[in-house]
Formats: sequence, C-alpha cells, structure tokens
Amino acid sequence: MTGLAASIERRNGVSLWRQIADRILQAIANGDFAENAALPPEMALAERYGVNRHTVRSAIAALVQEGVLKAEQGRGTFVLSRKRLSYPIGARTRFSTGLQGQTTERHIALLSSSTEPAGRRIAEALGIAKGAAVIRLETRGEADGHPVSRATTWFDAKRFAGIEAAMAETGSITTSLKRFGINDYLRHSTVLSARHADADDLAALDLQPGAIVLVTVAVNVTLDGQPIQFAESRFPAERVELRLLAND
Amino acid sequence: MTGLAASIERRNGVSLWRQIADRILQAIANGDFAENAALPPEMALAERYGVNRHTVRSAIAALVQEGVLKAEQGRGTFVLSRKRLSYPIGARTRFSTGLQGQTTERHIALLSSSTEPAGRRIAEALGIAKGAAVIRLETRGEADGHPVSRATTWFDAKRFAGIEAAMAETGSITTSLKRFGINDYLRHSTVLSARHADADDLAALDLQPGAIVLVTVAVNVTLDGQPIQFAESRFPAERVELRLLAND
DNA sequence: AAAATTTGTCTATTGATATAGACAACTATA
DNA sequence: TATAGTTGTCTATATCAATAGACAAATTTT
Repeated sequence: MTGLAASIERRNGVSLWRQIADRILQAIANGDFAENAALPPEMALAERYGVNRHTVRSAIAALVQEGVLKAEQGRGTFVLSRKRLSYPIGARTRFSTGLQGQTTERHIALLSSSTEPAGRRIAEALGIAKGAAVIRLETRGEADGHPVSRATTWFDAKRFAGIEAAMAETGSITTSLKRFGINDYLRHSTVLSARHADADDLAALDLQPGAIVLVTVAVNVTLDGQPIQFAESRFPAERVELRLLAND
Repeated sequence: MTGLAASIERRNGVSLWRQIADRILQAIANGDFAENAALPPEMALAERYGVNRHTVRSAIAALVQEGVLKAEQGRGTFVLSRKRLSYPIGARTRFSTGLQGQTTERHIALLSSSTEPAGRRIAEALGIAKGAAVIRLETRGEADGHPVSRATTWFDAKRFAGIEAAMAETGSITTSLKRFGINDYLRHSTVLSARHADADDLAALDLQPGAIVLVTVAVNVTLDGQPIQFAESRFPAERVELRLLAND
C-alpha cells in the first residue's frame, strides 16, 4: 500500500538487495513516485530497511542496470520508468485494442512457429483428438518498443493451416483469424496464476532474474462456442497489471 | 508447462536452492505429482538442474520444513500437499461458495478492525469524501484449516457501522451485509497484479519468504451500482489460481 | 544374504552476500 | 565560498550459498 514500507526477511534464499530492489520496483509500479522523482538517499533507505548502505547500493545498482533508476553523483537517484500498463481482460480481449490510450504503438511479433502433436491438455481445450496436429506460435507483444507479454498459442493445424504466415505478415491474431472466416470470437475461459519468470521469459521480456510473471491460460471460441485457440500468456508483473472487465 | 523442467539462473540475488524449491512447488501445484507420489531422487534432480546434490538437499529441506514434502531415509522423498485451489472470480464472486466442491470447510477469520479516515484511493472507490470515516477489516480466508487468502477491506463507516462485529460473529461478508439490508451485490471492477509476499502476508498465509502472492483490488457494488466495499486480497500463488468467469 | 538405491552426515574449499568504516567526488544551498 | 548532503570507491571481515568427495544408515530389489 504505502510502497516503500514493508519489511524484508533474512536467510530465506532471497538476498537482501534483491528484496529491496523488488520493493522499490513495486513502489514505482504503484505510482508512489512520479517520473523523474528522486528516490530517498541511500542512507535513509538503509535505515528504513535495517541494512547496510552497501546493501541498498547493490539493489540500486541492479535497477540502474535494468534502466529503472538513474544515479547521479552528488545529486541523488532518480526514477526513470513509470506506472504499470493496465491490460484489460474480458469476453472480447484483444491485444491491440486493449492498450489503446495507454500506448501509441503496439503489435505482436512472431518469434517462432512449429507443428506438433497435441498433448492431452491442448487436445481437450481445442476439442480435438490427442495427438492430432496443432500449430504452435511463440509470440511477444510489444507496446512503444517495450515487451509487455510473451505468449504460446495453439491452433488446430487442419483448420488453421498457414496461420503462422498470416501472423508474421499482419502482427495480429484478430486479423489473421479473419482470413479463416472468423470475424468475431469470445474468450471462453481464463485461469490466472503467477510464478517466477523462467529463462525464456527473462530473455523475451527483458527482465532481470527473480522477476515475477502473471500467467493466463485462456481458450477462445467462436460465437457458437467452437474452441479455436488455446493460449498461455506471460505478463511481467512489474510492468503490467490485469484489469478484469465486469461485462462485455 | 512440464513442471520440473525450466532452467535456473545464477548470481541474480535468488539462491539456487530457493529457485529449485519454487520449481518443485510449482510442479506440485500444477498437479504433476499425485499426493504421496515420490519425488525424483536427489541425484536425478541435481543432474536435471545442473547443480550439486547438496543444493537440491537445501531446497528439499526448506519444503520439508514447510510441510510440503516428507523425506524418508532409504526410501525417497514424498509429496504431501496437493494441487492448487481454483478460486473463481466473476460478477458474483463470494468466498464461501467459490471453493465449494474443492474444500469441505471454509470461513473468513477477522484478524483486526479499525476506523480511519479514507485516503484518496479508497474515497474515490467508495464514492465518499476524502477523509470521511471508513471501517477497515483485516481478514484471512481459510479452507480446510489452510489459509488461502489475506484481505484488507474498507466500508463506509456511516453506512456500515458495526459491520466488524457482524463479521467476527458470522465469518462471512455476504451474511454481514444482509444485516445492512444488502441481499445481493455485484463485483464492479477487479485489477490484478502479483508481487513477492511481504512480512505480513508471510505470517498470515503461512508462507516461506520469497513466495509470490496474487493481488486483486476490487470494488463491490449494489445492484443499482452504488459502491459498498473496496478490498485488496492477496492469494498465495503456490496454493491458489484464479479462474475468471466469462459471464454470470 | 548380498547388492543396489536412496537419504543423512561430515569435512573442506570457493565465491557471493552483507556489514563496517573511511574518504573521495560531485552537487546544491546557506 | 564554505558547508552539508549525496553518490562513488576502496579495504577488511564475517556469514551464507554452492561445490566436491566420502561414507554411514535405512530401505528395496535381486
């Protein structure tokens, strides 16, 4: 709530400097600091958290490396990045339209694609036989040049043959689906969890190790309830919050 | 996806044993291990993660301490706890009914309550003047004896005077609100994020330091749209996932 | 009964983490 | 122009985290 408060724990496997860095990130994401505002001096932070000044310096160094803070000798340490993006989730969740107003540009980059046999979970979600061919797309959502999501998406290979080419060309799932005669679709289910980012997420989302990702597992269906898409998306918790829409 | 896979990172402020413990917890929560199933032997885990056996032992020791695993000399290490609870969130989100079928008993424990002036955020959410008196309830949701949520809730003190007594008595928000003539209410908005648990969460939710919590910030309204309740809830990500309901 | 498998304990060594103190370098202010 | 406040750098020390190897103790399999 009050950002920089909240104490830290010792000998728990997470170093003190990492915990302090997390707290600072959290405070910034909560909007407790205006852009370009000065962080409290190192000595003040050290006192607040009950640690040595050098420990605070380690935390700040990590965030400077990350591009979140900027330290200036003699002046102070300043906040560069801003409040979290708010990503809406509802029946008509769309990447591009969801971030309108908060960003000036956004698109989905196709990182790779492949065809593979469907596992149990994916087959059930898509309503096809286990082992049937599915197309897997690995994508990254970008807004104003910053990565904001990393998703793995599966489509029935029979029905959506060639969708990876459409994705690469258009940079939009919605537009790609139109080529297959699907002009509208709804989100049928969403399950939400959170975990530490793995190596893949770290690289794709430009995160520092130890970062947290929000994970959504969703099924999209046509208007008559036919499942067409199964997706697991990861959002960096320090840059994105999810806003659940009541109706739509 | 496949639970125990996913690599780990070095020199990032999070110790290897803590990362491995997280991965194991995650795998269990994903349902990759049946209850009482044996974990792979220490040597196999050490090889899989590319670390020394002793490092794996540190991770296992932490989870044994936590009550998640049980090690038996000569036999192996066994999984005690189960799959994640799935907490539904929709227009009629209710703590008690939401976990029916997954648990046999659940209630909300009132940890403390107080009356305070409303801050900007709370005043806006509840549609009252900034500084007007609000009642704050600190609660913990429990299911089958395990803590599953930790919430801070605010009500307009004028309209809901004495609601803390009703909560303490009934252990239910829904029942308490009925005493104030509110027989039904809807969830107006929900914003979702994730962060590392702070000291308060760790204690209340019986977590180990470094654990992740899912955070929801929600406003409940009467059927005619009047805001009645503002709440921030924290869910332990290793024990709970959130299932978003499409309609309701 | 013997062998193989698995967890438990011990010693030793290396690098990362955290504390402590001192002082330099730079900036803003009185 | 001092002075106070702030970040940057250095040295030293103690503890935690991780690796390495060896062997004991308990259980299961052959």
